[in-house]
Amino acid sequence: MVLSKACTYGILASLYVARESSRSKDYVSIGKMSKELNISFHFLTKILQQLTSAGILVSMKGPKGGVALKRDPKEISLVDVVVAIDGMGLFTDCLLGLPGCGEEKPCPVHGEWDGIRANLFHTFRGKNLEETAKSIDELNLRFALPAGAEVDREDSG
Amino acid sequence: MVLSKACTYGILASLYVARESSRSKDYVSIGKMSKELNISFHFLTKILQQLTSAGILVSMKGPKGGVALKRDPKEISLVDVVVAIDGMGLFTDCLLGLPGCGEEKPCPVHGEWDGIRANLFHTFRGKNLEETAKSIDELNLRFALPAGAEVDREDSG
DNA sequence: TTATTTAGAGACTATTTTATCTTATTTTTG
DNA sequence: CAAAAATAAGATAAAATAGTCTCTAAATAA
Repeated sequence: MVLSKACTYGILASLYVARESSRSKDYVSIGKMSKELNISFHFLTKILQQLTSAGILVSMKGPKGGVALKRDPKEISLVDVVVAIDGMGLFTDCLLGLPGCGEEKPCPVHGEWDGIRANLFHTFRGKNLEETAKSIDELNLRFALPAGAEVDREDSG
Repeated sequence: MVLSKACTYGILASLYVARESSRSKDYVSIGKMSKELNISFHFLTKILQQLTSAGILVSMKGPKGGVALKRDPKEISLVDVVVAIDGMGLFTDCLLGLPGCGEEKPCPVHGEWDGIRANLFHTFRGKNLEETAKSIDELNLRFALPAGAEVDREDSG
């Protein structure tokens, strides 16, 4: 798995917030977001807290509270979100997990992986939340987990 | 983490076996390999069993026993080893973990990730154990964990 | 054929990641 | 100021991954 689940949820949530923000300046409700993305509310809350402490989101308690992007969504890249949650490891670490692997004393796949991860970095560094969120509606993209991936506890009875 | 630790150990072990095989036709001792690669013996044993049941290695018990490559090391690619341990997921799954993501209904990063993972696949599909193992000695590459990464229990006393 | 050496197999433990549950704390609304 | 609505925080649990330990089975060598 390239990204942790927490990280993928963080990306989906960031795109959700960017998308909502283009329609209204209100804070985005975490409860509503968790239902629409089918992500566990409490788990999502923690991930959003990481994004908040990383300076990507701001939050507000109370009625009409929620989260919002702290900066211009055009200035926030997917790499920013990945780094906030999973750290820089994906873009810096040896594929084989060998500490100290680098140009001086590389591992058997260093050259190959170095190229691929640079490509990964630049590709996702170039995708900002504004454009990416806009493409969701324009191209009718998938960006939520399937319903039922998380169990709904407020059942009839 | 792109590859599981089990998978990275499996790659290092496969390269170790390929390297030893180029010098002698004897079975490669798992105990010796675990010491030289600094990988926990029992854990390594399990990983090697996966490679054996995947048809990449053969094993032999008893004195002079150990493991050996089942096929010509030129015919075994790093992708074969990755797939034997981590499965095909890395080369097929959606980066955001969205089930059903594909050309018909893609996720917001489908196109980008599709290109990168194809590159990843073809790059490592093109690296076979023979050439890769040979490069270890020719270029003096790093391919073992640092000593002490695993604790040695046969201490003085 | 018996002892030794080595891999195989399964139970067990530890750690990390993912997810849930409960209790604050803050903000708005009446 | 009190009630309600929402996020924050921390404890707890479940699941996946990583690692260890013990015993079994097979092969060699004396």
